[in-house]
Amino acid sequence: MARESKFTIDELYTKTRSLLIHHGYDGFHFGLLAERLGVTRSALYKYYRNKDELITEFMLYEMERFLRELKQIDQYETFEGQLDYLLELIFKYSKIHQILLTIFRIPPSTHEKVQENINILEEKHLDMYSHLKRFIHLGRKEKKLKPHFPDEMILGFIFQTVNIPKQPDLSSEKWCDMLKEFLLRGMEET
Amino acid sequence: MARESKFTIDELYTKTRSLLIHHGYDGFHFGLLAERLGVTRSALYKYYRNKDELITEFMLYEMERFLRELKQIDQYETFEGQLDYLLELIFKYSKIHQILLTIFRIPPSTHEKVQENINILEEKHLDMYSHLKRFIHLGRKEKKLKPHFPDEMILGFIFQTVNIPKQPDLSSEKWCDMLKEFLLRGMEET
DNA sequence: CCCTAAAGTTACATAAGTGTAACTTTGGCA
DNA sequence: TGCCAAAGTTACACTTATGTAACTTTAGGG
Repeated sequence: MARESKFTIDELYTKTRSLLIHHGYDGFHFGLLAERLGVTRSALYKYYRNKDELITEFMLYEMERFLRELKQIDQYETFEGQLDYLLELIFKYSKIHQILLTIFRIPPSTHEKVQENINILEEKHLDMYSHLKRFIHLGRKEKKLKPHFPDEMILGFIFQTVNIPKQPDLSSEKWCDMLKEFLLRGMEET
Repeated sequence: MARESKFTIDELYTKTRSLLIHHGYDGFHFGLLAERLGVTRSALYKYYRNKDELITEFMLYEMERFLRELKQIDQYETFEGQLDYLLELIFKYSKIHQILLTIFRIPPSTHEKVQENINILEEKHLDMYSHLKRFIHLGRKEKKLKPHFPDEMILGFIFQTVNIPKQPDLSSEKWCDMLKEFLLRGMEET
């Protein structure tokens, strides 16, 4: 090593995540990130040619992290076990959806590396989706799911639960249990 | 009238809506809007002192429009009638949540008018919430809602349905019916 | 018919983000 | 111990958004 870096890749990604969530794609720029990392803006250009390259690299990193954990879902054998695991995972990665959505804001005609990252990201997305399809398939096989609901609606409901603002006075476990009950049996009194 | 305006307020709000949705708060600027309206950027400064003033005025307009229609919910007497109406309304105003969220991106120390608009917007929000609470209250009175689910969770589930991507091959009515069934009775096969 | 006020434009000063090139600093290693 | 490559900084040119002031255009009323 010629000289010690003032920040780690992990720090860089953590600050990037925070800035993307709070400032969005357009509000994110090298000046801001450099300030948070305690270096000058120019230092970042040694690592990434522009912000799109940094952002897509970061999204790949996030996606791979999420995917690695999602694949652990197969360790649970029953649909209900997998549902519990998935809900927990979705709450752990509650901001990943918002982050991945910024992909649509990246202008198309940038450097090659950016396009390549976007392509890889699409592959990872398909990979993710196939695992979720298998989860739904298990639920159908166990006859735990109403057959007339399409896969996309079921997954949509499950994933949107993370956007429902949690009551501060309830514990996370209690909240998660209630969400699960809502998903499974709805809100109607019987 | 001294001279005919090149655009109507309605056109201005429509373009503003579109730009806010597709470019976000940071990506929205007078140059872009002026171009869409076929005037120069400077012309817009005759109407609004800066983009924050325009955006908050627009949000007020949207909120009032939504609120006016939401209040019509009282014309339906049963909880189920009101639920149908609400779901329809939420789909009609599917982007309003995203638009109102941009309020959190507006820097605090701008002109007075902006702060005033934000305050009025908060009042309208409370007004909106009280109507939604009444809707939930009716459902509880009719014993149509499980008592242990908090109001916020029920409203959260209802409002998040708009973010579930609709299957293109299904009609809007069919989709809405299925969402309603999911909300009321869940996804679990019984 | 021409005056006026609102609508719009042009032109300018300012501010902030982008990207690059030339430079300095640091720390391991021959 | 001094080379050298990676890390970082400084300085500059470029681009784009912001806000304002002075100007021109337009259409109705006296």
